Amino acid sequence: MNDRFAFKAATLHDVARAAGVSLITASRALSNPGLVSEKTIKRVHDAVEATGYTPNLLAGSLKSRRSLMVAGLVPTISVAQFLPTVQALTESLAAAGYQLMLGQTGYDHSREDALINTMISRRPDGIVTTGLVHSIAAQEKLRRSGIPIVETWDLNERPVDMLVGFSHTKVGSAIAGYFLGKGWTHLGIATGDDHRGTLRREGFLATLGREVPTAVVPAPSSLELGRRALRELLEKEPRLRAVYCSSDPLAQGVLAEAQARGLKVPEQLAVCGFGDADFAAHMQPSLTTVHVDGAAIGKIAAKMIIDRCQGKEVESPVVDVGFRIIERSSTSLSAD
Amino acid sequence: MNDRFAFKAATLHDVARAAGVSLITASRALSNPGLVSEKTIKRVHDAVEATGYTPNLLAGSLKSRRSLMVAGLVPTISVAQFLPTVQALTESLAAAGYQLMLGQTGYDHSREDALINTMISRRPDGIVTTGLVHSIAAQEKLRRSGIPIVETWDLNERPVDMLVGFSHTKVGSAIAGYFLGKGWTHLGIATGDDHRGTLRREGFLATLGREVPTAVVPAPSSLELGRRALRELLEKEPRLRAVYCSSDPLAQGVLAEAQARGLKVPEQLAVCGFGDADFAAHMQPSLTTVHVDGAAIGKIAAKMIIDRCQGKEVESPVVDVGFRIIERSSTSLSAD
DNA sequence: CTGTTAGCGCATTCAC
DNA sequence: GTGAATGCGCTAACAG
Repeated sequence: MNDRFAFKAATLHDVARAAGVSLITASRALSNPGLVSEKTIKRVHDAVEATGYTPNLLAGSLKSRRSLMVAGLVPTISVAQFLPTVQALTESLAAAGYQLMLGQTGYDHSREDALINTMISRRPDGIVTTGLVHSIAAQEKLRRSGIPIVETWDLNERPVDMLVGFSHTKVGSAIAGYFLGKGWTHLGIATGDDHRGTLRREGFLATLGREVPTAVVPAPSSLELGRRALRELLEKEPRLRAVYCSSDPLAQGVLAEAQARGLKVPEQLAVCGFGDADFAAHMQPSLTTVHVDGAAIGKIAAKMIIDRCQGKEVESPVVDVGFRIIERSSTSLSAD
Repeated sequence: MNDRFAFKAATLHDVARAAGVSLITASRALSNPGLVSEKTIKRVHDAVEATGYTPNLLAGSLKSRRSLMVAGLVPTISVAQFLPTVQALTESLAAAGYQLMLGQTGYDHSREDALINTMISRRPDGIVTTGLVHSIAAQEKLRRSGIPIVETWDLNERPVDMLVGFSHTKVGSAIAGYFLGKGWTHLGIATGDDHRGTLRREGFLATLGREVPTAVVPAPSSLELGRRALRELLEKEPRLRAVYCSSDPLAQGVLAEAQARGLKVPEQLAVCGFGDADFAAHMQPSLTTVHVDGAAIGKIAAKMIIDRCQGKEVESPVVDVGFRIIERSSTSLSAD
């Protein structure tokens, strides 16, 4: 693009001429060398060197209907929770010759729709979303596109196409069960206002069988919001004994606020986070949290897309990777 | 792509037919409506609805030589340091109709070269790199591509094209000056082994005028590596009084290890980080660090690219955004 | 193993 | 305002 510098980039045509072969032979020498003789391959490679040729994937993809590109949608890249998934996705895809194109929806459903449209117009060979696709219109559009879709980090009866995640309702339920097992009764919740956080809260309440004081903060959550959340919860319930937080940064804030108020953790206040961030094990006290194998999610999603692109049948189009509670010092004196 | 489902996606041709206009009129109605009558525009839009048309940007870009896509290279997205830059870049570009395509080089120069080639193949309208482009071959390739390039987060006499960053040597020098001003003499450095970390270390030593014990950890750095680094430094220099760390996570680890050993911060050990991560202000004790306006870097880089694409002259192709030391409790009892 | 022909889906150029 | 022809750079399909 951008030929401010009068010269035009070399095309395959130039390479073919320099190598003294036909266009298609040059093409094959580069992308399907099995069909071409050693000698010709070498001559083409030399010609590539000489001309400074860089293939134009725009043209190649247009004709071949394979863009070697997979679109990935995340709320924002600032949310560390999804990083292992994105990382694993990037690497697994790269190993198969695909490149990940990352897009940020910004926790905003209208932007999500627009982004999905933009992505589809670039004709990716697959689309991976963290979280379910929210709007019906977008779901419909994705289905009609015929592009392999993988939704992740959630579970659903009717995925758009494929899915790899886990049940947030069960996570909430498990945490409530854990708190109940400890004999704590004055519970509280600090949660982001996103879909998955809401599901976990519902699971928590369902298992508990009653309402509890809740501080809702806008996504994406942060340490700062966690401090505010604990202040709010303590106003609602001064006898607060244990708090479930919908993310580790939020829990970090709750711990910071507890420390600032001289509340002993876990003796006076127990705290549980979600996500098992890298800092969770190293905090003082270390943070009890819920671990999800985000890297596995990315790997499985990549495999699903790649298999589909190669025409293979995907054995299980819906995968539940589960989760587990990691008990540390923020809820247990003996742990860690 | 991927027409496993026998149907073919609607093309502009289908839209034109449905609207009863010619191909080019449909094209203009969508991308250059000023040239088309109101009535025709409406008919075309209705036809888009009816056919479920999604433009094929691959084809459009091939012909128009504008991909509306900008490539961004980061070492890894796990390094929070660059997030504000990526965030601002994404948003500024989106506002102008461009999409950011993120690629990870993985602190590995050979992968950097490969990635740059792949990126160029997709004919982006601009390329932004965090850090300088390392290999001469890649620099040459980028120059010859004619694509606007912005290198960021560093400073250099001979940028490939444009540049927005700051001097890491000066950062190191400023920290050394700050430590000297406090009267501390037994100093140490915990640093990643990347190019920019090395520059800061050199600046630090140059101002100090002598060597100091250094623990070098592999990039990307982490809390865990910080703990190890302090152990190593204390072995080398038991009277260690102040440590400069090449990143905030590293400093976080140093603080954790100090705490575990009962070392009082800042009375017995002072710690300075780099990057001003979101957690730095909220730690206990809060972390003295170096703040860089990463969002500004992203915004300026985006503007440079956009200006170039619109044929405008970029007034200053090299911008120094500077930095500042934020003094907090990890080096000062009175701060914060 | 190599070449010829055709066309992917769209935007530019020129005509009206 | 609108349209017809042309070709961006490449690869699929078929021939030799």
